[in-house]
Amino acid sequence: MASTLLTPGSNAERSRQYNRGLVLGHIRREGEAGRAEIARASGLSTQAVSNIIADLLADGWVVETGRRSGQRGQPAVTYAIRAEAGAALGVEIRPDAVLAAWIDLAGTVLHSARVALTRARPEDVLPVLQGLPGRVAGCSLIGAGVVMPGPVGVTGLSGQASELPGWGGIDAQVALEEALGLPVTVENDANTAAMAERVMGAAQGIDTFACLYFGTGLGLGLVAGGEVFGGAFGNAGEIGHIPVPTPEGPTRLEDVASRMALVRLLAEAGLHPATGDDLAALHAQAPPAYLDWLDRASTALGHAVLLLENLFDPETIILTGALPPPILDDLVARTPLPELSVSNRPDRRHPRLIAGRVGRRAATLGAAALVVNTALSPRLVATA
Amino acid sequence: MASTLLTPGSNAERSRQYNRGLVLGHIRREGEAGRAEIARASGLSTQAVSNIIADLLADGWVVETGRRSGQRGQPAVTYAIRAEAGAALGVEIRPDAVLAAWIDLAGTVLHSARVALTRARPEDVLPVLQGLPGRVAGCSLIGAGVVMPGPVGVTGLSGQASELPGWGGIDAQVALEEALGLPVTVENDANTAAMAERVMGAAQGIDTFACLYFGTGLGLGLVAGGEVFGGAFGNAGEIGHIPVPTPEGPTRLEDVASRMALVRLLAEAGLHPATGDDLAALHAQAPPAYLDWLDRASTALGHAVLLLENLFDPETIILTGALPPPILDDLVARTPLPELSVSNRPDRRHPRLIAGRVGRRAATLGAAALVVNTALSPRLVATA
DNA sequence: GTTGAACCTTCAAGTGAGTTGAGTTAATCG
DNA sequence: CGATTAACTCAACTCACTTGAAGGTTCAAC
Repeated sequence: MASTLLTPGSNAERSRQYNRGLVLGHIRREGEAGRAEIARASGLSTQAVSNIIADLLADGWVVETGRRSGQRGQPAVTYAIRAEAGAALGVEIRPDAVLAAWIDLAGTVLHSARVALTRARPEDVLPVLQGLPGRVAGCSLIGAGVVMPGPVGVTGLSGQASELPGWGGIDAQVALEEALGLPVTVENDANTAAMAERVMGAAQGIDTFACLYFGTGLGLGLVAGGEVFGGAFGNAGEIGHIPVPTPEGPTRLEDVASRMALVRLLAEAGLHPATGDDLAALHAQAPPAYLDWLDRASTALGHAVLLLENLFDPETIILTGALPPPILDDLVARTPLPELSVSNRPDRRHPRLIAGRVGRRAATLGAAALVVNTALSPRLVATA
Repeated sequence: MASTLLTPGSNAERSRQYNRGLVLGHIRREGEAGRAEIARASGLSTQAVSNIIADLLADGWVVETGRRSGQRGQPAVTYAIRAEAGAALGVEIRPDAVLAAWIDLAGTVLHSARVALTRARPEDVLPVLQGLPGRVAGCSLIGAGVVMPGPVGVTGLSGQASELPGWGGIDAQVALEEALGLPVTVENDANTAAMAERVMGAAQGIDTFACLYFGTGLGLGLVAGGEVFGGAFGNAGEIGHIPVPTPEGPTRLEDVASRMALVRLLAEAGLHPATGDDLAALHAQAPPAYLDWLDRASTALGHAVLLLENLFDPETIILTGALPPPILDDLVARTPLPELSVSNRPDRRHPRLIAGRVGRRAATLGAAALVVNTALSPRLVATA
């Protein structure tokens, strides 16, 4: 509900908040850290860091974890994030269900839930959301992230077409904040999945990366400098729609590299996997239809990798989403990495393409991860 | 020379500097602005803004431009950026020459120069640079931007291959700062060209856009939230290397959409334009070879537009660089804009594709514009 | 084993910048 | 012309960071 200024000015209060985020962010990155070390890293005085740490201790955000000896001089007292200090709620609204997950500051999943829907209009969804915040005891909820299909963005859904009926005319963010009673961030599935990988998955410690997300189709989440990049209107990352060359002529990427494409190819071969386990079994059984898909999909993904590396120059690219891990691994192994790329360097810290570790629920968990990431990063925010 | 912290903490001094940038940025965006108005926009108190404006007046950064009447209440005193308050130097280092341009805070070109080189090793270039800062009297230089070919970025050129011989082993940024005696920002040509369009060209007032730059090949400059986006290693924007479909099969974009490609096609038709004016005349003469190139290039650019819109969702895309304006206009007019794009919306504020207005010297001027943009934007910077 | 350098931490005073609230000035509106 | 509205200023206040001196611990060298 906070009226957010685009670029708020800085005053004492906002400085403090920013520096708290800076300290928390450093501790999270390092796992644990001493005060003098944080002071050196941030350019703040040790005294300032001491005061902030004292605050954070009093508020329960960090805990003392011991002393770091071995060096000359007095050993530093180290601190770590207290995972239970706060929890975040992630909500995914689908046409047929609402998925929810609660995570703590360390990214541990505390609880999750699924509520089936017959319709997903606001009047069907909002009452379901009202019951969610009370579900976890002990941890105080600091915010919620919400994943919705359709173009979302800086202006919310208002005035834009959405794939969810009935949400077109209302400001989704405001309605959701009211229903949940929490600060809400709305994002698309690929972006939240990327954040899930950053907070609790394969992208920990990586600030700039791209995430290819297998949902209904294929989405792209971009993280730059530790923050989601959504484009000018929040609709960046529609990579599924771009054409890729195939032997039969150009098609859209997600017509080849997606769960839908896999299911279609399997169906043409008379296979009808019903569950996720059925899909996971494909890796071991390796039926021709699967190998065929793998071939087409990985070739197409190679094209996507080429695009992303040349346009975005990420530290790494991550495959994640609603495909079983062995299949993601197969894709990573098979995808040809282009020789001609600015990313093809010998001094890389990370492989160019890796499989995500968050799994099927990446989008829902990522919605919550978005909130955690915000809480543990410095940012100037007006609190009017 | 300043040891730059990645994320510096905020203290009173840095807050002030940040808020000064905020105030200057607001005044630049609006052209002129009153104090109360700035206070509302920034969330600062009117008193704080008053104090900052008093400082800026004393230092000569802003000037009073009158009073805004017509409203009820006491009319606001308005202020505007004083263009002569500072100047920025832009330097472009090419294998055969050093280009330089001086601009003031309003983006007006004060002076420009060209020094021919036979070689462009550091020992050839650095002495030339030493003479540049003294060239403009009156305005104090606040910094320099430098454009160099080859992969540049967060680590400078050190340890990476460069297209300029002899620069591989040294830290370019440090060497350049020493030679120029100014704070230096190193960027690639496409990114500086984008900044030129933002500060003094077709992208004024646009915060998130993509810029296709016709240099030797075809480069991409990305500006997000008013800042250049360079990728994790400073090598984002290599759009020239990506494959595009053509009737004869896929080729690299810059093999079709570039000045080089135009010159080659003209040569095959027996035409050998020697000067920029010869090229500009093509628009009027419209020889078949030119029309052929136009056809191929604009089709390929249509593909690039599709990619950029779907991956980055920019407010607009700008064509700029070393092609005469009428040719850029021809390209803009001919380039097919894909129907299937998140950018194909009715409520757009800007056309999807526009021609740049900075012209041939976009990269050099943009290097200077980069400095101006930094000076007039809020940023937390440690000044150790 | 003693000495001393290196290092972390705290105390207390000081500083800079933004905030607050009352008061002043100058327009427009009825 | 007075009421209202809005921009601006003054002076006291508060907050958060900095500075510099002092106190503790640890390791390493003699």
